Amino acid sequence: MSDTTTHARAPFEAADHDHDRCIAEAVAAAAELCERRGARLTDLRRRILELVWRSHAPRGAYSILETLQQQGRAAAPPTVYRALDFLRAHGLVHRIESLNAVVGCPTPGKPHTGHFLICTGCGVAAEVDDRRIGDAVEASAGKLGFRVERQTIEVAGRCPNCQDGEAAESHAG
Amino acid sequence: MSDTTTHARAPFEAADHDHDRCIAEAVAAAAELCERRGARLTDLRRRILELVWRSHAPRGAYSILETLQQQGRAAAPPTVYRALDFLRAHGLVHRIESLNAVVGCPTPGKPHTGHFLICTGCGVAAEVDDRRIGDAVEASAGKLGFRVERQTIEVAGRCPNCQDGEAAESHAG
DNA sequence: AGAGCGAATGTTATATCATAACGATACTGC
DNA sequence: GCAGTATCGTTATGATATAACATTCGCTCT
Repeated sequence: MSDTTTHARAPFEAADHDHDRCIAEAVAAAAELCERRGARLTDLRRRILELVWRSHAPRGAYSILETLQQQGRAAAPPTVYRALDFLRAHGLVHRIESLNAVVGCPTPGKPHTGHFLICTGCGVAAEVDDRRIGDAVEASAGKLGFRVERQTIEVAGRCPNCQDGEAAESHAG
Repeated sequence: MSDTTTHARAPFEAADHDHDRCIAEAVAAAAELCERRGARLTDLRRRILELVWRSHAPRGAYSILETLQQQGRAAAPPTVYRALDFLRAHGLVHRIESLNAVVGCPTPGKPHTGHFLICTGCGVAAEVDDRRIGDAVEASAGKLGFRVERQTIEVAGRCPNCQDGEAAESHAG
């Protein structure tokens, strides 16, 4: 979080980026944020955050569970779900409703509503921060007197890298 | 679908509307649309469409199943899911990902992406048709070279009727 | 150090949502 | 009627998520 190349913010544009650095930065940012808030980023929570960040593609709870068990850690579904609840409560991960999965948040701490572009080719989900989307939603809701509390905006489609062959199903992150 | 009061289009604004008419209009529109397309709106599919339309609140597959069984019809989960697949394929209902439920589409046949305002008080989901939302999404995606295929836009909040007491949990439609 | 307390995690069981697979029946075009 | 296809019934199972309670951990106070 200390340079201007914004590694994590445009994952489509950097298919060959140094992903270990994404993970390290995400964990560091999480640690700092939890420290500030007096929240405990325990070993389990940190490990699960790392597993979420293993790729830029949203990951299901049971997939995380499986890896956790392979790492030799005793774990059952509640273990994972509770950790994810914590991470979500602190804005460190977002849930992707249309995939029953979670993805790491590249800008935790910064107030925002998560809007996602999700590639059906490689599986990568990019969080976009475009005020106009939220503004349009707010405007539309306001006309009906509807008070917005939470926005679920998940756009499925093809990222630049997956439009060419149109058959790339690598699901890498 | 023959007058200008657009019964089904602003459910928040008509808490006491003639809902039987919503159902009848939805079924009539569905029958006409299927007729035009040479698709078969069977008795089962029509009944399940009616159950979806029993309220303007999204309804889960197992809830539909339960009512179907109470009506004396032999049914198991695949019965409902297959019918819902058909109705969805023809745009007669939309799936609400954040609720694992479906809601009737008030404008089947008309090309559109479903954008929903979902009240956490009464449970009603209103489908809004505001080009600016879709346009904003398209613009944001376009900047990253992302080709949009499907939009999942589900906005949770409070409808006008449920902002006053702020405790109304009637879940009526 | 040890007691007390709340938070976090382990563990077992179960709820909820969704689909695979295959047989039986109904509709359609010939 | 017959063949072919779509629809539906039925059984079983997969996938996702949570309830409930026991145990352990981390901290504070003494």
